Amino acid sequence: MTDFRKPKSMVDQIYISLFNAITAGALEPGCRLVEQDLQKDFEVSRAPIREAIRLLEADGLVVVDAYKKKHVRNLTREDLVDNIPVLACLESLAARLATAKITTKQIDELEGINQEIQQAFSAGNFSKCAELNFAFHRVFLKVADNKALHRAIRSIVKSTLWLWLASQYYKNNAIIPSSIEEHALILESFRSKDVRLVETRVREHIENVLERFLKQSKFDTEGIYQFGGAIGQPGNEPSEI
Amino acid sequence: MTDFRKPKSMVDQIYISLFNAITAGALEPGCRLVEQDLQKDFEVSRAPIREAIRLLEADGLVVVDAYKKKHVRNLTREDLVDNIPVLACLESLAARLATAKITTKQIDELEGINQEIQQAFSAGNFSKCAELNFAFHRVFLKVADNKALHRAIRSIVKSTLWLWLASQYYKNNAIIPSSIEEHALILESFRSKDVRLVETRVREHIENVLERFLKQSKFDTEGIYQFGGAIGQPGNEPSEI
DNA sequence: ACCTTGACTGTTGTCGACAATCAACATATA
DNA sequence: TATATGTTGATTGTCGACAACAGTCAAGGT
Repeated sequence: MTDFRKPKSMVDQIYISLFNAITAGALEPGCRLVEQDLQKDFEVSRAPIREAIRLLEADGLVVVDAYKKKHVRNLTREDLVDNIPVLACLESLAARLATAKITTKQIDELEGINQEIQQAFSAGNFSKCAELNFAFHRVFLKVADNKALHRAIRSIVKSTLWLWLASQYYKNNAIIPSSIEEHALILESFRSKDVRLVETRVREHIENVLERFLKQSKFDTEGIYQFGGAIGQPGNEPSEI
Repeated sequence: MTDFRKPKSMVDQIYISLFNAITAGALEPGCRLVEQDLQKDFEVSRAPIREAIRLLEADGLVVVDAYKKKHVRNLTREDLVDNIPVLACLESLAARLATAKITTKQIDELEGINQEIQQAFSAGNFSKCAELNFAFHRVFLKVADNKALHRAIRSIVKSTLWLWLASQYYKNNAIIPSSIEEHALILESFRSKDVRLVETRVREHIENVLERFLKQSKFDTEGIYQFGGAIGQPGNEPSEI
């Protein structure tokens, strides 16, 4: 009767800590994850650490090299390029599904978020911009109300999230304003209930965002982060589906 | 110098065994996975079993109930319905990407597979039909050459595979022939390099296949497998992405 | 100088045991 | 009888220890 929120399991706590550390850039791509070290950091035994790492591996955030050593995954430019059409396709599907169901109130909510992005940008609060951007897309993903779609999008966002957060994307240029404009266009098409228009605009918006990001990311200047393509990428799962 | 293929790790072996057991229907939906029992079956300690189960959990094949007990996931009809537009969207994207790259030789390969499906169907070898069907789609997924897309599709197929395999889908009716016809149409549009046509036909093919499947699956007669919706579905991950 | 050999180290894989949790049942008390 | 309390069994969570394996380095032989 006293303690409401029980502490999450060790595995969950470690998973979340590592996930945040990776996506926030504290653990850089290519960085090794040594169970013994983590054991000291978290003051637990290796068992829950191993399980947490397995989960990160399933997320694609951690990869195992030929010697079974674990590393933070290093996204290549190609990985990111690959993600563009997939995410564009899934987000536009979400928008399409949402069009029929979305209420005026929810569109207003989106409008409010878009204004908040504007304000955060004016105030120079770029991490808030990032968070609000995710919030914007989460709204119609929720309206679309499709678990499989939600899962698919989350999987992609999770595995590349750190790139967004660790990047300079949300700073110092006119990228946010154009994103805000595109959001406004999307809202307009939601209001008109024009499914094809919604779909097209969301698809293009996602493509634009990712391509803009790609242009100004480190990829174009120095290629890749450390560890090039030396470490296996996800897709080495045991089964052959 | 003597042993070429080293034995996979315990975790991989257990993962594969359980994966196959679940998708083949040997472990029925709702069925509990008790570590102690599996320990006896596989003659290993609980550590690798726990890790394998974590992976299955990440795949969405195993869910954890409120009392932390592990169960084979029970897909609801809604889950399957949710998957239809997502898989249709992703497969048609794969087809679109493949259209530009696919060679005449590869189209011929697809044609060959389609004929093999026909033969297997005539011979009454339905499980071969299923396998060849997957092979057909794998071809242009491979041609599309997009790791992110491959990952997304595999994730969906993995989590619902058992339904296909455990079902009566590939038996006793005219569903296969119409699938073969649709494949032929897809091939034709690949040959014409008409991207929009390819995209549309693949999308419709996937939608048709899944809807036909849905119609004749157990869902329509007795609703759901045991355990209804009592057990949490995937999506209860610790983080809030 | 070059190659082998063997010991040492760092790291992961696996194990058996103990602790914690919860359901189910039994027992006690009003 | 009904409610509260204790006990037991089943199951999962966590731990510390050992085994296995690759990499490094130094000693020794050719």
